[in-house]
Amino acid sequence: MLTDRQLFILQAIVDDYIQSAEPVGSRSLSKQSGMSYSPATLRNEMADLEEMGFLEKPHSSSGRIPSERGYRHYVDHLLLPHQLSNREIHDLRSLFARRVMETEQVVKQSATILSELTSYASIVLGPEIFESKMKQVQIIPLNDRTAVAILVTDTGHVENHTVSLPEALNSSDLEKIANILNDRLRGVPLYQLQNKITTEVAGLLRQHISSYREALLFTEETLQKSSEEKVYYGGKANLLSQPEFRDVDKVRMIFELLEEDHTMHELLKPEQGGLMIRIGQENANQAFEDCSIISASYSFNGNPVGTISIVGPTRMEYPRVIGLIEHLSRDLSKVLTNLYTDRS
Amino acid sequence: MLTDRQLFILQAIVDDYIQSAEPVGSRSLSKQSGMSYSPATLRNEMADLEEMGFLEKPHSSSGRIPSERGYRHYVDHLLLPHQLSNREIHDLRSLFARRVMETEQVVKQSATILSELTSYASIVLGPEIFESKMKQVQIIPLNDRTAVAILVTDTGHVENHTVSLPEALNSSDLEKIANILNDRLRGVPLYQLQNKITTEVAGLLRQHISSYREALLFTEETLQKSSEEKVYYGGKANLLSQPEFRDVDKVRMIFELLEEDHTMHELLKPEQGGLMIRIGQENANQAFEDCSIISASYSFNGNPVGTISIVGPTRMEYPRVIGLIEHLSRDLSKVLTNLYTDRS
DNA sequence: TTTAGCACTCGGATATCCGGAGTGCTAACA
DNA sequence: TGTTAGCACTCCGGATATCCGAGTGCTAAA
Repeated sequence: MLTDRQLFILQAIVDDYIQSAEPVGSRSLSKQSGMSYSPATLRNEMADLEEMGFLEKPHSSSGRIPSERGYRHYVDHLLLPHQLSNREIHDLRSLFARRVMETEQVVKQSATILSELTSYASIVLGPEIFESKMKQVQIIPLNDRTAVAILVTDTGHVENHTVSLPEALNSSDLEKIANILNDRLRGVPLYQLQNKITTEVAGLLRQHISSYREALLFTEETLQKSSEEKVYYGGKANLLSQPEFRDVDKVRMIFELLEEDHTMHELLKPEQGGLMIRIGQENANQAFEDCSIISASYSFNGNPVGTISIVGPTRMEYPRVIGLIEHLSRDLSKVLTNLYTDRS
Repeated sequence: MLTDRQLFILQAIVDDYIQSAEPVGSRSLSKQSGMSYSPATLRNEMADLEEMGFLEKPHSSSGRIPSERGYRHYVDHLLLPHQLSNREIHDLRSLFARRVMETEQVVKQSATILSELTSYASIVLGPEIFESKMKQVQIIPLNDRTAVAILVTDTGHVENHTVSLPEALNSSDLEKIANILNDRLRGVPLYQLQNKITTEVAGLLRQHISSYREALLFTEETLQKSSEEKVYYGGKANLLSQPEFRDVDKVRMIFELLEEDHTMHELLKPEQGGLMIRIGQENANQAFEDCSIISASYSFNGNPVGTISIVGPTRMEYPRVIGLIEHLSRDLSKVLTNLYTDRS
């Protein structure tokens, strides 16, 4: 469909435009090193490429810029794998350098580093804990009416909240409850907890605790999942340096969307796994019509549990961003799996 | 120094400008309800107020806007206490409605609600845990080489991180370590932990654990404070709706600063307690020269432990924002103290 | 002391002009 | 037949000119 020469020219135009943010004309394109055609020849080819929908003109007498279809073709067929620089590799590796770590910290830092390296905005979804299994429950009374409930999963995730203590339960009741929970629920995936409570735990509570109703209610509060999606952002301000986002109103829509954690989670949550690239309108969302989003999932034991993403203008440095994101998602998966999987 | 009439006029001008964002001229001012002077009279007074530095003109033949000094005088002497609307009170109260809660959630939500009510940006610093006291330590092995360390404070704060298990320590060692820590460190303020470890815990470890060096190192890792300041933002995008922030470059500086959690923490950390208002240049920081920041600390047991703040243009609705912030900081203090203080 | 009148100022919106980079087309060329 | 040079044309963007109106300061009258 496209001749080799047309492909070559398309690639040169996209590369040039990504780099300069200016429409590229036949004259300047022909001066580019490695380009051995005269402006007139290029004009002909460019006209053809435009007719086929790979290029467009901002106005009738200006140079060409890639259309969304042009970018799409570029990432699907013309993308040369990008070799990460030492600096980049070093920065990414520094994430995992510490011996002591908290997954949340690592994930948060990932967002920051990714945005610094790319100078776009980054969004990282923290690992889903939905499928991970209960390891231990702890109820720690703080005073006569408040306690902290702690739930630890096999993935090292620690969930905690403050619960108020019903007067009807004394400290030996609490101990009994904790014992029952640990006994019955160890190894149960979090999404089944609620279920198990009604089917198994409730009966035991009734047997062993006099204030049964309070105990059951309290148990449910204790294990209530905080549910909240963890979404971390890095370098949103970077977007403001991009020439395509000089317009405050346009950028406001983007920023407003970027503050809706829930929507962003829906948009980016890990699905099939692997790499996802959405260019311009491909993001169903109106606010992102001039943006591209590249995202990759990271996994735990082979199951995708979270994603790391980059948001930038459609005129994005695709090769570099893809290289970085793929690298980081691999590293994250490796570290998570290494840390929390039994070697045996 | 200022006549009553001048004060009255200054107030009217500030109120008008806060509301309209347009320089206010003598003609329109005189039409304002409650204003019984002719434009000419107002012109004279306004000229005087300008000479004294309370007003300024964007250019020689335009209406007046308040100078920073004008705003300062306004907040110091002219501020009428603002009565919160039902809607506002209701929204604020909803924060504390749940029975089960996590302090972090409440604090995060505070930022969101505050920004929604004000349509400025809000910044909330999570409670300092520096002074709170150790309640319990838990070491939970996940597999043969990784464990989760959990530290609970008397303020219900749960700190946790993943630590790698030295081969030299077996599970009975871990138990011993945990026992020693709980025995010796209960009630010790977090900022003294490091100290206590070297003076008291080290000796005990040497006595009871054969692999003493590994045990000590491990202990230190376990109790390492995550140190990280908790800073939550709400409604940054709101700033983009303010007419004074139409300029992307100006707003970029602000947003970049707002992403530096550490700097913001320094800027806003609770000091004397009480209300702080910084207008324009009073924020030493260049990026905030067109902003005002209002912040109030909230406290636990009378000690200020965190702050809630609003960032907006110098043309800010001071009365309303101050009302909201004071109300919320009082509520937060009350709830925190109620939850985590022994009633006895 | 307050007010009306008036000449003056200046920003912002609108219209006009102009240069330059770029295009499409045609005709000459290898 | 594909490539290139030449040329007339287009259109953006910046610079300049013009105009309008809201607002001011000043003076003089009430």
